[in-house]
Amino acid sequence: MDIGEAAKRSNLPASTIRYYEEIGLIKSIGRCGIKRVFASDIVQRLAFISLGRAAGLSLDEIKQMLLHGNMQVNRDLLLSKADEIEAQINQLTLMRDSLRHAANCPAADHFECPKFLKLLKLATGRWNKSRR
Amino acid sequence: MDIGEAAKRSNLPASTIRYYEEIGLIKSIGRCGIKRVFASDIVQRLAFISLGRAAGLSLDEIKQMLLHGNMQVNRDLLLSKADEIEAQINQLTLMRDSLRHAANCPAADHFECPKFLKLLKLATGRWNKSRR
DNA sequence: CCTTGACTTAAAGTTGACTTGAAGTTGTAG
DNA sequence: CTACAACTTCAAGTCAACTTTAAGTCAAGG
Repeated sequence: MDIGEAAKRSNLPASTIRYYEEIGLIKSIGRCGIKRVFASDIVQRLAFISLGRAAGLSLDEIKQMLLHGNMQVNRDLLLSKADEIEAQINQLTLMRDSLRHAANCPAADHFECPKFLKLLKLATGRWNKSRR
Repeated sequence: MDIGEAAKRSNLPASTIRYYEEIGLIKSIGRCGIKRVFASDIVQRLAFISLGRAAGLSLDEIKQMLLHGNMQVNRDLLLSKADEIEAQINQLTLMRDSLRHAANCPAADHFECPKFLKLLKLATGRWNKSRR
């Protein structure tokens, strides 16, 4: 598969794929002339990267997960990442609720609404633990 | 309240608070000599900003929400942001599940494990809608 | 009066994740 | 043969969100 095909299937620009290869996040299996050739599972790998990015992971973090293909070494890493993500889910849930409340609350200024402030306080209590 | 106090209470560096004021995200209520003076509710506002950031919103998006203190105008904005955040929660949930699965699955290479791939596929289906 | 420490400004620097540009190389179609 | 599209490299540019630096202001304490 050439880079254009990979780009189409992964819905990522070719430049991004080249960049990912440059920083060692993915590999091509060789060259056909001057062109890179990718294995067909590159699509899944790119999907994993995109998912990770969408979940707020850095490319470095994703790299850690992809490096040890066997994943014996970094089971703990995976689990701790999962926990971090769960913490972020809680964060987001609070934000979502705050926004929905703000949209429905008749208060003139939300920073005077006790419910809104309570949500905020709840939120602020949490993020010292899981701050990036 | 001076900027040092605000920094302490919000757990943000003074430089960040100055920056937020510079871009119009917050306001000081005046000066005492050359020093900024903030109202005491600045702490809540900064908490809201931090929460928004932790939830992945840009400063611009947060600004939109803070601009219209009354929030009559942008009830829809709030709700649509809430929906976006909910979409991201679903994203993150998938990522969390993928990671937990990967940590527990005995497969040598996770890109050959059908469950893992299924999670990936589920994830990839979603993110075209809510991509940043 | 002088120092200290917390503040001030404006401008430049940093980081991560890409994107863009310029210049060159292929393989296929007309 | 030539044109063209799709690839290549390498360097430089971009963006958000800060941080750092340099140079200055000010009130309080010794």
